[in-house]
Amino acid sequence: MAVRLDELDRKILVQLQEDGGQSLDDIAKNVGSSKTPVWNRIRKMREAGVIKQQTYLLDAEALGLEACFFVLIRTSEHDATWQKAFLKALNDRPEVQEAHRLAGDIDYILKVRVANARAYDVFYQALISEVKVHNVTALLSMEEIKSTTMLPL
Amino acid sequence: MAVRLDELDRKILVQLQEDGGQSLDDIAKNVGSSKTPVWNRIRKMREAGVIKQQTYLLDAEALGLEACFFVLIRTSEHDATWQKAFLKALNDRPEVQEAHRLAGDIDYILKVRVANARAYDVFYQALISEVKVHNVTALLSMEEIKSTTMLPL
DNA sequence: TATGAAAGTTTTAAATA
DNA sequence: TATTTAAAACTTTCATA
Repeated sequence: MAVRLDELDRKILVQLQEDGGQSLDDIAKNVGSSKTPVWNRIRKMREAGVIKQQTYLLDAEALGLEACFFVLIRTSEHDATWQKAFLKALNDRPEVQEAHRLAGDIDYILKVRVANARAYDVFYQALISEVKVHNVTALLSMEEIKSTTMLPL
Repeated sequence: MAVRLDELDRKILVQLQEDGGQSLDDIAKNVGSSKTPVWNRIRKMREAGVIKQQTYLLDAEALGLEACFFVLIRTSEHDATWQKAFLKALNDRPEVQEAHRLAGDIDYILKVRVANARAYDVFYQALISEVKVHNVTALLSMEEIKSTTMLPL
């Protein structure tokens, strides 16, 4: 799935990640090229799936989502039916921002954003009533030190 | 810092999060309003800091970043000087996508994206040589089950 | 909130290196 | 093959009703 990109492609991606509101002209100026080549490369990278989505990032706190938890999950169930139900439960819940299946001792990690501790408990109770999990540890974030969607190029 | 938003504001934010490339006309149509009110509300939410940034999301795997680790850190140092050095180290490293200071037993959690296990080790060695940490556990992601920047509205 | 017009941007096509 | 030029279609922005 890896794609070959040259220096100019990379520079364009940096610009798009840093400020997705720039005009083609601005991007072209910032990467030392001109409009059409930049446009063609963006189109190609979109088609190749390198560029997945254009979006606006919102401020969670300004929206009243003041609590963020990392949830470590161990399960005793590992069959396909259970996995499917668990996956569905996660995808159905918009407060789950990330979910990864892990190697090793802990089976899953989730990142969950909610209004407060009470809202987390509601989420947690609903989740464990829907799918059986063996052991759950919630880590409460006190402070978001860094948060970026920018991938290193 | 919380802001009061009405139903229409929320609908607009949903549209912006889902597809940041839509024209004002399209957004207006999708939320059942017209251009001017939508535009004014977007401007206000930008000024209020509810809308932080416009960006493009890239595909980590397509860029060759095939490994993702969650790193749990315990430290014995808690003074301001250490914290500042640690914070700087994290901000200087683009492979660190997220960093949170936690309540409880574990002090910090990081999300780190790198090309492979070897690149993680390079990152890890560089980090611990720069700041003293007491105990580090790395959780390796086998599969990204869910990943979204969309906040629930 | 709606209309509309000026300024700016994206997209396509044709010409050029 | 990739870039520049050019022009049509569309969008944003903002003044005025």
